[in-house]
Formats: sequence, C-alpha cells, structure tokens
Amino acid sequence: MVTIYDIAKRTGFSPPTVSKALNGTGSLSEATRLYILNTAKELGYTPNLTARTLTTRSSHLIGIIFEDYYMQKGFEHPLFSNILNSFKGVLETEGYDLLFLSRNLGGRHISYLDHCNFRNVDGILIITIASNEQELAKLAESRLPCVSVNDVIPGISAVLTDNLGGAKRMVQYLAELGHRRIAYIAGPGSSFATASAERFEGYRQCLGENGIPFDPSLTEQAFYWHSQGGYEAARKLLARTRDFTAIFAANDSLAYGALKALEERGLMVPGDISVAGFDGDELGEYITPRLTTMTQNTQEIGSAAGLLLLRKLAGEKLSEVTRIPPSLIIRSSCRGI
Amino acid sequence: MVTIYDIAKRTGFSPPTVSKALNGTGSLSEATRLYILNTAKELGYTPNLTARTLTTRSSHLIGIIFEDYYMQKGFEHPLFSNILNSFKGVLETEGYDLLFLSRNLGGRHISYLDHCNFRNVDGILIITIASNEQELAKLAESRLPCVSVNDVIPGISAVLTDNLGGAKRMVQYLAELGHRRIAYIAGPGSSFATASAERFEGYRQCLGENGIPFDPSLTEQAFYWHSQGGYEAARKLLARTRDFTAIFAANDSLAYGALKALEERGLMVPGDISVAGFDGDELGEYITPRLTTMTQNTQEIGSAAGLLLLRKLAGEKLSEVTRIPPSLIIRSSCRGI
DNA sequence: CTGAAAGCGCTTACAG
DNA sequence: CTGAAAGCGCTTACAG
Repeated sequence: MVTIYDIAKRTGFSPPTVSKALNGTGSLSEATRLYILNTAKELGYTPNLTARTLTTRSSHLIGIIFEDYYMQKGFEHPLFSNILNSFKGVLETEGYDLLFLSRNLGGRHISYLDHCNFRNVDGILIITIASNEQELAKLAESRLPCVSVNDVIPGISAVLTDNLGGAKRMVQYLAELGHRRIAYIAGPGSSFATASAERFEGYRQCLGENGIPFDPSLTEQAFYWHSQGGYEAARKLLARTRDFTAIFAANDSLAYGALKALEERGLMVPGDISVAGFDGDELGEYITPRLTTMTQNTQEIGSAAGLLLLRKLAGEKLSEVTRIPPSLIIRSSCRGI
Repeated sequence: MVTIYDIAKRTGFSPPTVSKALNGTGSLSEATRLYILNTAKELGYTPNLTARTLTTRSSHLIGIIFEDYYMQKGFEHPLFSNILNSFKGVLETEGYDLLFLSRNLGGRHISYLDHCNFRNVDGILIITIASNEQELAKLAESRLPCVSVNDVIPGISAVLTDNLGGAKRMVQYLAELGHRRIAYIAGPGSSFATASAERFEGYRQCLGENGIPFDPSLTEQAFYWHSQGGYEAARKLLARTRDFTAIFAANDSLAYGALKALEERGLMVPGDISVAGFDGDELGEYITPRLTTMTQNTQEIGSAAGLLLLRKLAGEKLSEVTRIPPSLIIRSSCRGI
C-alpha cells in the first residue's frame, strides 16, 4: 500500500504539500501539483479514506435506516428498491457510499445514533422505521443531516408522496365511475404511520366532497401492510357487509389480499366489485385482473431526497417536507356502474 | 464525543489499559476491568471504529458487489433481496456492516479493488457482476476474502444454486407429464453466465436421459434475463415453429414474457402449452396461471455464503464451491398430456 | 509557494 | 497487572 509519504519521498516534497496537491487545496505551483499527481499515478496511490476520516471527521458514508416490521419483506420491499436506486445515483456522484445501519453490532444492541458515531457517518436516509420514538428523537436532536422518504417525523426533513392528494384522487376516480359505496382497507397504525393516516384522511375528505356520507362499517384496518393483512381485513369486512361496490386498499399488497378474499367468496373483480390499490408495485401489472393503483414516483422521491441531503451535507440548515405527487394508473380492476 | 483518554483521566489508568479493558484483551485485574467498563458506560463512551480501523487495518465492513445489467432491475432484483437479507443477518452477529461498492466515487471511475482499499473493506460478497474479467481477476488475486453467490468465478469461493441439477429436475418433471417436444428459452450468455450455461446443459442432459433428441430449433436465447427478453425470444420461437407442447424458460422473468407472447398468439397455458420457469420469485404466485418453477433457496444461499465468508475472514484458506439444491414448486402452468 | 509540528482516537509490541 | 512510546495515514493551522 503506497502512502502519501512514499510520494513525498519520491518527489522531494513534504507530506502536507503532497496532500494539498492530491486534494486540490491550498496554493501550489502548477508544476509541483502536476508532478505530484503524476508520480501518485505512477506509484498507483490510492487514498486511505479511513485516515482521512479520522482527521476530517467526515467519512463520506451515508447510513441507511430500513426496518419493515409492517411489510416483513426485507430488501424486497417495493419502496426500498426503487427509492434507494435513484438516491444512490445522486449521492455517488459526490463521493458518498451507502452503509446499512443496523441496531445490531457484534451481537450487541446499539442505537442508530451510536452506530453512526461508531462509523463517523455523515448523513442518514430513513426509508422506513418501525416507530421507536426515542431513537427518532435522538436522531432529530443530533446535528446529523437526515432525510426521511416515507414518514413525516418531527424535526427531520422529508421527501414523500402526497398521500392525501393521491388517496383523494383515487376515490374521485371511483366516484366518477359511479361508485358511492366505497369500502376502505386501512393500513396499520403506529406513531408515525404517515401513509396510513394521510391516505385514510384523503379517503374521507373525498367522500365528503362528493356528498357521500362516511360509513365506518365500510372501513376495516389491517394489522400489516402485506397481502395476508389485506386478506384478513377483507374477510372481516365481507363477514360484516356486502353493501359496497368498490374497495380501495391503502396499498397494493393489501389489495392483493382483498382480491383473494373476494375470489374465495365467489365475487368477480371488477364485475361485482371494483378494487384499487396504492403504491404502484410491479406485481400489479401481472395479476388478474391487473390492478388499478396510485403509483408513487419513487425515482423522483429518491433523487429529490438525495439532492436535499446533499444540500444539508453542504451545511445548509433546512427542515422541509417536500411532497411528490403520485400518478393514477388505470388498469382493469375497476369498472363503471 | 468521549474518547479513551477521557476514561483514562477519570479512572486514573493509562489509555492502553483502558483499551485492553474495553476490548477484553491483555491481562487485567477483574477489578480494574470492571471499573473501567463502568465509567465507560457512565461517560457514554462509544468507540471510534475509524480510529480502530486505522491501526488494526480491519474495518469490519463487507463490500457488496451488485450489478444487474442483464436484469436491469436494480435493487428489485429477486435474488439480490433475499440473499442479502440472510447474509446480512449472519454477518451482523460478528460485528460486520454492509457497504455498497460502486465503481463511481465522486464522479470518478475507480475499480472495486481500489474502492475496497479506500475503505479498508475486510471482505466482499459478489451477488452479480456484469462480467469484467480484469476486475474479477484483480479481486481473485488480492487476498481479500470474497464469496460469490450467483457465478462461479476462477479463484473465488462460491455458494450457489445447483443449476444443472435443478434444470434436469424440471425437464424430468415435464417428461413425466408426457411432454417430449420441450422448447427452451435460454438466458443471455456472457463470460461468467454460470446460470445460463448450467441450466442449458441440464436441459440437454435430461432430454438425453429420457431418450428425447435435442432439437436446436426448439431453443431460443434471450438477450436479457427480464420479461421483455423472454417475450421476444418466445415470439421468435413461435414464428419458427409451433411443434412443441411445453416451454421451459431459464428463469421466471423469461417465463412471464413467454406467457405474454403465448397469450397474444391465442395459445392457452397450460391447455395448449405448458410453461415452467426457474428462480421462484414472488410474482409467480400471483400471475395467471400460477407459474411452476424451480425455486432457489436464497435464504440458505445467503446464510451459507455468510458463514463461509466469516471463516475466510477468520483466516481459513479455502476456495470451495458449494451447491445448494433448488426446490421444485408445482403450481398450475404445466399439465400432463 | 512550501514545510515543521501537532493531532485525529485507537492499538501494538515492549518494558517493568 | 500496568504504562511509556510509537505508529496507523492523513490534514490543519501556522510559519516562513
């Protein structure tokens, strides 16, 4: 491993001078800069980020927080993949690498913040977090730049889907198809169940705007965001009433589960019941019937989050919540009545 | 930030002694060890891994190589998610964190090996790599512990699916259903297209074992592993011949594409044609008809790879290739004739 | 424009 | 059982 000292020795300059040449800092004559750069290349020098981190306190490492208790899909989580992809693209261009933050290090339980300190992480992306208010508060209080892409968390910037607007738009679509008895399968609730609360609110608001009374017996809450949760919620709903013509599920997985429950009851979709979801995950294009949904613009969320984090990393003091509008994808699971 | 020196000052012991107490190394009296540990806790000490890395040369960071030119799904890649999940679980218990290795750092192109040196990465997991023989050779030559989970690469340990056996098993299943004209949609080929080559070989071998002559006109190679690739290959196949009763696709995505091509031609599955895939991704359970496939035991691959890497990290010199048998999942896309 | 000095936080031999 | 010394590779003021 060749170090800065090797280059210093070879060129006759001092280590600090070599450092400045390599980093383009300080003021050096063009000649020595070039000379140093060239012999660095000759020697096959690669900088030691660990050493640099120790002195500069900046690791160029971004910690990723991702917990999906409610989805239980690990890295298969649909949001995770897409958002992370575009986020990574943005951060890479500025020399940042992505590190998975866990609460487990060597079999011992540590906090995210401690983990960040361990590794001198520069910033954090929160994709999903199984609410743990203490942890969150610690992160918000620290001066670590942090962006959240799925939840609105007090004190932390966020870039996320316009859940309320998206839910309203979907209910509006169903209303325009002539549906007035629209059942709702809600997502699980927890302290920071932003999507769950906002989508439900959108559902209710849009009902009101269309002069449709909100009927609590048409809403059933799932315990998880996955299809099993949707399946169970739909069964409870069906056990109680069949007086509805459409089901709007708070996300696509819940909708898949509802589809299965409907099928078991011998109900046709969209013949008997229309079904709509939210999120826009890939599966929806392949199932039968193809699922009408509100797709989250995950690529835009990821890159906007990346850009925002970059600004915070550069020292800007901002704490904003940016909303990205989702898009209605009309497929074949809903019909006019 | 509290350091080892703060603890030294507080307890009256020297920094080296504190270090030993914290790490459980050297020989210290039980009393001083406890005393030091306690005041460390009191002070809220968190070790600085960066500093430790600089002196020990071990970062406890595992680099992940993941390129999916042929799937073009980024983090959505079905293998990626599952394998990484269980791999992560194993490595975490030993204090390792996962880092995404890219070839791009600060807009500049660097090699994986350089990236590893930059960050003092301890080991590498290769999930997929768009063949770049130079890069690969560099990695194999370095003494960096490395495990591959999708390809067999000269000089690098691997834990991967028994592709040959799996493909044979699937063809055997089709043969037992009475099929003798079995078309094959092959995956794209490249220098290290292990899965592609092995599955094709399995197909041919099993044909032979069943006394079915290999007919080249029944094989079509896709240019990508994704459904569009399968769709195009199936169309070419159909344009050439309809003299087959089953299609075995080298992976599930290719099978989805084939399904679509078949549907467009008005062919029923499995009524007219049986279709089988390979990989076992989640989608297969939801599409119509539900896809019969060979599922890779990704969880086992991930944990076996983790365990193997751990042994290499511990200094064991081994270079083995472990095969994990896939499992036949019979669903409803194939029928007897 | 260039360099000597000090320090980032930790650990590793080596003495005692 | 404990500590003084040196070093990991780099950068940051500060002089000159």
